Amino acid sequence: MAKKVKAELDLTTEQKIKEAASRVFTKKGYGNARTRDIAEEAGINLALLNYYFRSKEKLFDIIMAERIEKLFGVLAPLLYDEGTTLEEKLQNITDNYITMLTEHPDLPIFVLSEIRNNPDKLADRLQARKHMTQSVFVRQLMEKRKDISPFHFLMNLLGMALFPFIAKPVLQPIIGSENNYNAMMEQRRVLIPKWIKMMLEEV
Amino acid sequence: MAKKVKAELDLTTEQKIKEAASRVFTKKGYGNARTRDIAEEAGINLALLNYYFRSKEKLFDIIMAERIEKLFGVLAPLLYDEGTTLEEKLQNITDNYITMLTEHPDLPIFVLSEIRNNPDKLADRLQARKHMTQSVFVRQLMEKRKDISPFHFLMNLLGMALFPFIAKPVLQPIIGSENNYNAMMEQRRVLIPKWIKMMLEEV
DNA sequence: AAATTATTTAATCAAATGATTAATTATTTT
DNA sequence: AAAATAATTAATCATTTGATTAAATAATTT
Repeated sequence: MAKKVKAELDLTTEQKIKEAASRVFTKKGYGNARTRDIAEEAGINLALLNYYFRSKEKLFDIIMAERIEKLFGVLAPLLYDEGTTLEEKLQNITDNYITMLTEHPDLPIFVLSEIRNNPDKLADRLQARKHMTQSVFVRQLMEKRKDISPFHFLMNLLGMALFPFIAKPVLQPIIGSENNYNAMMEQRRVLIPKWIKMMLEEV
Repeated sequence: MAKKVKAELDLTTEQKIKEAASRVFTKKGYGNARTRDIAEEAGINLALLNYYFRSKEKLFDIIMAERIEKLFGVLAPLLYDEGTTLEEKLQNITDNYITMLTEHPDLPIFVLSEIRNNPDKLADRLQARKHMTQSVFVRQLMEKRKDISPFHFLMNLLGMALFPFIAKPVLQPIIGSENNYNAMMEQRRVLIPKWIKMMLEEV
């Protein structure tokens, strides 16, 4: 294997293809993405894509694994932290989730629509079962509020954080500039943990 | 135009194609749907699809308009009802939204991912601007809680109602049977309006 | 430097796919 | 019933698209 000696800043061909594939797949989805789009985006010959990754599907599988890791990788450790209180976790999870979504706003719709196309293949990868049944966070939720399933609060937290991002193409033009929208997300960083705390109090 | 005289229960060919197209497009998305899939699903010859609708894209546009109407048609009138209080609206909106989503669980991801593929063409259709700026509901939210943008509460309501449905492929296997999942949604019908009410109270 | 191996390209293939055509059957109008 | 119009079908076309091939170039090893 003859690894090219490239200038530090240059990416290897393999990396260029992966990054182009990540952009194109995320933006258009598997079915709407053309291998020619990816090759052009990467600035390489189409045949190279197959030379390095054998097929569109194999390339996609690699990209998808990385994107899912991006979507949940930051979150998972927070859920299992024994050293933080429930309140701290609410703040940390909200914070990290909104940060990640701000950096990768098109990730949720991409992952969700690919799961729709291939539930069996992808749904497992998220390890949602483990997080739901074994995480410290869920345990703490149950201790705090015994009469309501912790799933509800988890859904609320994720739903409130996620919604503005998946609805962004619809809402952004109404709310105004990109900056305006981001300002609203900054408010939600503070508000969402407060709201969840309110829900957790007995009535 | 010679409309066929069919038995009452039979659908016209045009209707059969539309219903098949609705199923196939919603399940797979525009890019992954094949006109042959639609023809087979409708039990008709492929050429008939073009005979009635000229092209895949024109057929899609018709289906999409109907699906968007389904997604927001029930909601819009509730937002403008002068005869209900804010509390009643919270209950009505949640109730109707969850009912609609239960009947059409794959609708949100379909609409959102098509908007991603074609924001300019689709985002306007939802008339979100009008609902956000002129609805009685938003006005009532502003009167109740002057220090927080009504957008936040709208996002929270929709996010909390929507999330369980878009995450269903991931969460359903964990929570258990379809019945279990539906039971949880029934709980949320009652809980979500309560939670929003709590958020609306001054701290 | 020669030989070997790795990388890259242009050209091409084969299958999939949206769309059309020309002929056939069914329905409606005259 | 004959003529005209509408609906339906099988066959086919033209493009698109994922993938391959054979040849050329670049890098590495001997």
